[in-house]
Amino acid sequence: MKQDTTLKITRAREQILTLLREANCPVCYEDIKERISMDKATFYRNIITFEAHGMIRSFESNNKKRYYELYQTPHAHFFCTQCDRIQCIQEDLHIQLENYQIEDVMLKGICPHCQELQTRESPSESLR
Amino acid sequence: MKQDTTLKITRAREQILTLLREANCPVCYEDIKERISMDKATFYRNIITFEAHGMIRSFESNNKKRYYELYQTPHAHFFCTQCDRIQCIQEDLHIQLENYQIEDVMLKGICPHCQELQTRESPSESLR
DNA sequence: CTCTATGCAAAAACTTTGCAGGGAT
DNA sequence: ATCCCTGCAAAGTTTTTGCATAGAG
Repeated sequence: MKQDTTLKITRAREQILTLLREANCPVCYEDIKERISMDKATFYRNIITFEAHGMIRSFESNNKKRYYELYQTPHAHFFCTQCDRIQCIQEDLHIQLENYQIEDVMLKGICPHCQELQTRESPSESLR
Repeated sequence: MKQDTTLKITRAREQILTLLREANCPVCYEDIKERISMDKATFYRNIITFEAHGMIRSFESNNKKRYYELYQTPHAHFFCTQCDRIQCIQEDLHIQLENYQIEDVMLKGICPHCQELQTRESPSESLR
């Protein structure tokens, strides 16, 4: 990491950073591509640069795409297996695990929205 | 999921299942390939079958490979960013998050072993 | 014989690399 | 003139699909 070095902010970099800043959840290249026209090589190369400067964090999703977000306050992420969306969890989960240095927490499951949809579509349980 | 249906255990399937059973951590296709000779199509197709039968669980790792393990007692996984190994965490982490249905917990960070290595290699902190 | 499993090769999906041109200093 | 950023194309990696054959019941 060379967080000390100043990074030249080119047009491409500014576009990516702005988009990351305005997103309220992690984004992948596909998300970027939809909104700004930029070659994938430029995107991925700048992502590597940003990571080297400690400006963003990244992680794999279930759909084999890699997702990126600005590095801000540490927080957990919830991956919904139904809608495939990634949500930021700001609550402190109080996870402790002796001798392990935890840098990131990822939860997988069904988000509130998708649970509600399920209940409506198959109300058998609640009607019995 | 068709957990009710019985699955025919062919030679290829038995090989994969045996290997999964004997592994003490999740494995990817590369791990399998090293130990048994089997076409990748056969491997991946059987993995899909196993998942459909609720026999295994899978998840992405940081190295873009997908990892698989036998479905046993639910437990968390720790992904070490240094040695890239995946460890099963059997302790109950008591994670609660209202309205979210959590099916899987993944932690990223530095495992005890790699922390120890770090301390030895750069002992500046402890020597001061 | 029928039905499914397997192997090989090709395709698909996402990311990285090589290389030449362009802009900034 | 130099440095490095960008775009295009090609290559790389992992997983999936098509198709013909092999094998079980």
